[in-house]
Amino acid sequence: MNLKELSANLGLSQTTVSRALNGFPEVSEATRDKVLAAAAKHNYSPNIRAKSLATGRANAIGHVIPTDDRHEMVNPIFGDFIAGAGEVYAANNYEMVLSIIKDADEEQVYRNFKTRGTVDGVILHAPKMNDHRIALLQEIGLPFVVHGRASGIEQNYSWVDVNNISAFRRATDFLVDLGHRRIALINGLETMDFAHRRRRGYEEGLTARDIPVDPALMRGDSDMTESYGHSAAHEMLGQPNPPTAFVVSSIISALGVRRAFEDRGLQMGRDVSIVTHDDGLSYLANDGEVPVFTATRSSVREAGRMLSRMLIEKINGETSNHNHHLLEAELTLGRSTGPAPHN
Amino acid sequence: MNLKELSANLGLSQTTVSRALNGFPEVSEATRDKVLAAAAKHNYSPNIRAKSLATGRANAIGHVIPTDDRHEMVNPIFGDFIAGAGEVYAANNYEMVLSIIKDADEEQVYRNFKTRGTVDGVILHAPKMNDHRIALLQEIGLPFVVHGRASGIEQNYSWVDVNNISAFRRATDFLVDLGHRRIALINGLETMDFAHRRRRGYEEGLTARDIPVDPALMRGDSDMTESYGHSAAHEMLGQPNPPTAFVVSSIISALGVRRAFEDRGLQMGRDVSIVTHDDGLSYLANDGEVPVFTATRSSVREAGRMLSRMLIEKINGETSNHNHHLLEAELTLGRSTGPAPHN
DNA sequence: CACATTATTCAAAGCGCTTTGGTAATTTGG
DNA sequence: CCAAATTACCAAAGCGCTTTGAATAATGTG
Repeated sequence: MNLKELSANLGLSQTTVSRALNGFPEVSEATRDKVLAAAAKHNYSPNIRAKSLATGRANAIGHVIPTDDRHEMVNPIFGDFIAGAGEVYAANNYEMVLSIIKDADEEQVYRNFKTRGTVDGVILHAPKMNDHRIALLQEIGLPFVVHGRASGIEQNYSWVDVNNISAFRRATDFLVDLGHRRIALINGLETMDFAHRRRRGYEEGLTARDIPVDPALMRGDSDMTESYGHSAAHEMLGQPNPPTAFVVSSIISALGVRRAFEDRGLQMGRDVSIVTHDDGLSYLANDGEVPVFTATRSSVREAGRMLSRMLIEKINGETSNHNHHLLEAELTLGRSTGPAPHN
Repeated sequence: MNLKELSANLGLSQTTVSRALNGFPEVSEATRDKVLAAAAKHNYSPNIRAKSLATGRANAIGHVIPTDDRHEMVNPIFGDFIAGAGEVYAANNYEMVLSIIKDADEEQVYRNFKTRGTVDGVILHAPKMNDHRIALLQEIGLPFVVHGRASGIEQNYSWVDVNNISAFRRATDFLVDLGHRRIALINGLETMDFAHRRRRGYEEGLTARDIPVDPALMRGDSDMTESYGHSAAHEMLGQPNPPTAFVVSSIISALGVRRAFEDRGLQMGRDVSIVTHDDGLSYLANDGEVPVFTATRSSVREAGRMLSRMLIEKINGETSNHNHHLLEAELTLGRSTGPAPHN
């Protein structure tokens, strides 16, 4: 059933039927009701490609997930992010289109999005320091919002980000307050902007208390997998002057860190402490009566909701200026931290 | 730059330019070269909506992720699945469109996919027992392939599935061979087809060795989160006659089971054993020199590749009959299993 | 009651592409 | 050398919708 058939059926013009369906005022209530009833009866739903072609709007939003050869994994937080965004898309009749592509092709994908009209805008994920994609998208003229920020970029753009500096500053402060002096950082890839900021927060925390920043206690050269957390922690704990506490960038890596403790017969929260960042992943909930991990928590799902709303507003032209939302992570106390052991 | 402009530019008709671009034979090599050069120079890329409208093909494949109120999480294996599928889509110029929607709306989404022409086909995820969606998709006439199978469905359809019965049968056999008699099952939601099969494999393994199937040792009423693994295992270990081994349906839940061991001061692989299913998640790799977990392993990423290829073939009409691929999981030995403790 | 408004409805053009059904130019075959 | 076949190209229709510009019907005004 298409518009033509439906209107023929009703003895009305396509114009009128289209307007009735789309809620235009210049159609009488009587006919509108008739049209709506007929549409429902025949299960009519407009062909979206034709509609797109006519309106110039795709009613779709793109997510580009670049994967280079070394890191060909989909970020585990992505599932929760799109769960949040998906709610908003469904409510606003947008489709979500995903491109999982090689790093090198990313620019072409954005350009194609624009010229082919596949999507009306994109959400930019995992910005790096000085991320060139921001300038690229502005040049192309494709509406976008960023999950995170990119240091070193002078352009203005809309973003939602966690206050990574303050989160990791607080995590570090907290451990220092507990008496820890040898505090390790297990970070994400430090080409990533978020990782860079977290490191800054960590270093600021140490420096403020006159604790030297020791490169031997810092790692940030890998995706945040479980095994990365394990090997990094295992190695550091084998050093002559091992850390008594860890600040970790991901709850997944934190699981690996905890495993390293077990290997060495250390008890978490007594012999060694962990504060981890927690994105609120649904399958790794850290929210029992007393959570396992002391964590800086910020919901990535909520970020997905916020960003998709912002982008839709931008696409609809409801706002022309740029929006910035800095989310403060909450520091939730769990069982993974305790006073520094003295000896 | 659109077709009209490009052809005007070249002094050719749209017909010729279109044919040159799409590799039709009835255009001379000389002009084809000219066209290709001009297209490259102007960065021309056809508007996909117009193309879709004209051809009736969307060049897109849909993935519907239903979430009901209780389980509003995106399955953690999904990220790896789409990473696999995404490779294939990129290579074949397909888009991936994702719908994250409420359970109740799923039927409408499929119908809309068809009538609105948003996608050319869908990949069906997480089939339940007697899954009505298979009949629905056949009725609608939307091409589809299934990740998994649905018991109790008489229709024929294409699928890729892990041999869950044999995988869990082998896991159970293995534990029995090690002397275990009290073997628990921590399963996924048993309305899911895969969970049902896994349970069957587990029960067959026990029965074959004359070990009674004890309902007190079986759980299968939740998504496979870490905390579910933890609470289920914690609880069972507190029973009068606790299990000495666990068969677990997900590596994420297995992490929770391991945590329950720690809580109780039990050493994994000595006091208590685990065999878990391992989908090969990239951020939870279980493949060191000696993996942490003894596991039945099958790559969900590879399943994503296979299914997307199958669906594209189906859409292209390259094959009309149904394809079935039963993947055998490999049983990999890790550090989580050992002989049953005697006492 | 004649004229100006306002409320409804419609025919047709247009979105950017593919494809059908030609035509004109060139080759081939007898 | 001419008819037949082949090659290379094109004009125009069509995909299913929205939207412009008009037409018609209904209502109000002085």
